[in-house]
Amino acid sequence: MTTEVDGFGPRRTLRPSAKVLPEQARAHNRSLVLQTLYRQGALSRADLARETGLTRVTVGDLVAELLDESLAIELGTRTDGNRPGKPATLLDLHRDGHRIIGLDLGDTDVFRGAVLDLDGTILHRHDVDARTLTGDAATRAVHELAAALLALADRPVLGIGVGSPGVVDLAGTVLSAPNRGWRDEPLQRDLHAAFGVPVIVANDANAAVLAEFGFGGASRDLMLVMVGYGVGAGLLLDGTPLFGPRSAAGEIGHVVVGTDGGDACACGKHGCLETWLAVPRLHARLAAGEPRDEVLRQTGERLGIALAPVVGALDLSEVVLSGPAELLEGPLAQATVDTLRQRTMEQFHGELTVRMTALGADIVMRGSAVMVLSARLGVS
Amino acid sequence: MTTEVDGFGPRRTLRPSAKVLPEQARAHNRSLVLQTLYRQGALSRADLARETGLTRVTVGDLVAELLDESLAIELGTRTDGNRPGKPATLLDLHRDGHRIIGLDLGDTDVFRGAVLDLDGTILHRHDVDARTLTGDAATRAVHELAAALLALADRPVLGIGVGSPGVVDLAGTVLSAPNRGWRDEPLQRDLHAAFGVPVIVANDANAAVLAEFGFGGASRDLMLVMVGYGVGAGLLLDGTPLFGPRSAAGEIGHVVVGTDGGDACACGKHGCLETWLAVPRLHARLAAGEPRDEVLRQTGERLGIALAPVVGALDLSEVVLSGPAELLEGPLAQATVDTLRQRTMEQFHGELTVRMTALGADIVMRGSAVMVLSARLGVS
DNA sequence: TTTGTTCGTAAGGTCTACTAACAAACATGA
DNA sequence: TCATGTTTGTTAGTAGACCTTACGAACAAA
Repeated sequence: MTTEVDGFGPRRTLRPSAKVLPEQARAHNRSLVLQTLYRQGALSRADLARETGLTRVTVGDLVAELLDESLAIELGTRTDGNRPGKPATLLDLHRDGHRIIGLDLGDTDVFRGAVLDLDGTILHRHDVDARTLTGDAATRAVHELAAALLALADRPVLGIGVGSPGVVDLAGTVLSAPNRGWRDEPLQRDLHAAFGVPVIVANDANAAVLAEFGFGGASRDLMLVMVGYGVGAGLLLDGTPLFGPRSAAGEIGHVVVGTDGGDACACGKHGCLETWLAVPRLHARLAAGEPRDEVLRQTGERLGIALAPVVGALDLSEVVLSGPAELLEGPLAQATVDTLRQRTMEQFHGELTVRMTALGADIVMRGSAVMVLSARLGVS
Repeated sequence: MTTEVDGFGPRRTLRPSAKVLPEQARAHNRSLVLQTLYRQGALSRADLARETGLTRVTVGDLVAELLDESLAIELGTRTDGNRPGKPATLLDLHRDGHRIIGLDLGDTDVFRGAVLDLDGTILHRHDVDARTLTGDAATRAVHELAAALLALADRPVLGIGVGSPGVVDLAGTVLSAPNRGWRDEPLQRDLHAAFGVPVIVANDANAAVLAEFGFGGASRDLMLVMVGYGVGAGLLLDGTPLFGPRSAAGEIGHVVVGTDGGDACACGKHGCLETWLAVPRLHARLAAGEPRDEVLRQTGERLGIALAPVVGALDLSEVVLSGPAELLEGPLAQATVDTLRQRTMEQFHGELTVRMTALGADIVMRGSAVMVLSARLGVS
């Protein structure tokens, strides 16, 4: 909250779109308590009251509700620190009381899945072979994977999060995923119908950027570039993922880079970012004997050229790369940040960083877990 | 509201940041009524209830409050249409009951200002000479302009909106405006202190994009490029203006365009967008006898090259230009849209448009009025 | 033992929006 | 003409959410 110094309250968003009932206000405050508990761990009711600004009475009421649903548990009385007064009863999320299923459909060879706890720790893994799978066969494989993971979960499942390649709308329908031959595939609806568990499906890069925000210690404004068979990106602006009016935000793989030509792309254009950056292309160039460091430096430069207008327009200070570390880390990332610094306003990006994700190959599955946490608990 | 088909409600944002009290929920619903009235004009209480989803009772209560504050008025009973039942009492915003002051500090020669009504119609204008004004002298000129406009307002003033060049933070402090020699200039605070009226100060391009959204019939996702002495942009994403973590979103004037060099820029780099697009540069090239259409086509192409990654990453379908129409309209805008189509995914931008604003030179002042409407009434 | 502090809860009040019911004012059709 | 049905706006009462106030329990320190 900003202080009232000029006759205005804190600047608000422009769109009051729907009515707000008291019930929804309570749900909001409940999420606030849950989120505080999620991030700070063992706290008493009084701590929560101080942290949230609600009164002890209200917090006590909300906590009772959470205890009822076994979303929270009491840990016992606080022992550390000889403080006066009645000792506090510590609370925490019931972190071991529920499970989350996370799916990553972005790989060309396998559909990967995991059972996670509320902290995003992976407890069990399961993959299914997905080579050459398209259409209904691919959909069936996803259902089989989900079923196998649900069988592995030994606690109530909070939900299933799915990171899918392609363009995914807000209802979790895969509007278009050429590699899998999906068009208007209602994955979220069908998985929910099949398993009766809340399901949330989103683009894999969008899931990944949420993982980086939730578990990777990233800032509230962030661009995550996923490099694999293709190139995609997820954008987080002020802590909120950007989807775009046609759900196609982050689709930068087929933006033409530079004004000096480039290789032909499957899309029909020349010099798309994917013709420079996709992993198969890089492997081909390296296999052809081109000098490794020079190839990586050139590639990083191209990425920087493509990202510079985006970084400038969005005022970003953090770009994270996800994909094969042996290619992206080092010269490539360095060339990217150098290029970005050369091509945007220096004074605004003293702190501009380009780095690899610390979450490795699990980033999409863990991001899927964040989606479930966010949707179910309002936690992030 | 999406329907509940998959166990999740409508997708929510990620951050419950502060507690919500019943009082704030009511303020939200009040804004909802106000916004409905603002956009749809003469409506009865029953109409408002149907439109907002609130009950007639609640709407009646909220309307009574608005009538008390003379923000709304009763127009009398509905006469048109022989319908059964008790005739409705029509309501409207008291559109002639208040005034808004809008300021545009973006021109190099003058500070421009206007008195507007709630519909954004300009009732009175007043300018002050601003050539060579910097620092405190510039600040004084702004205060004089505001005072003159307040004297012209014959109704209570809802607030003063200011569109300033440079980087402006959320508190309305101009962090940096080189042309005026402003650094950390607390314009919003000082204007409020001087006149006792709510004041809101933001970057001029951000104000402009709000005008285009509020009065220009633009969509919820929009980039507005202002071309003048420099080049700046305002971004609207899902109806919400983007400010950026350092309040520098939209600062694209010094992004390098292309990979084939370019003229030297005042910032020290070569080939910045401003070296191609700024009005003085264009006038210089035309005065030097270069062929007009070719110059404009080249310039539009450069703008397209710079915007392509942004349009792709943000999934934009609408780009609006503001500035001298004789330069921007026609070949330049056409070359921009052609270039954008050539450099981004075709399938996603069948509807991609690049056009001039219909609001002309008043766009920033009218955008400033939108900022006041938004902040004071929750209307947009 | 006394005093002061902290925690959690109980009781009661206020605010918000809801449901139910009704009078007023109209059109329509018997 | 008059009964009937419809629509509007208001009154009265109810349920929910959070608040303030008050209190007992459990502790440390004097």
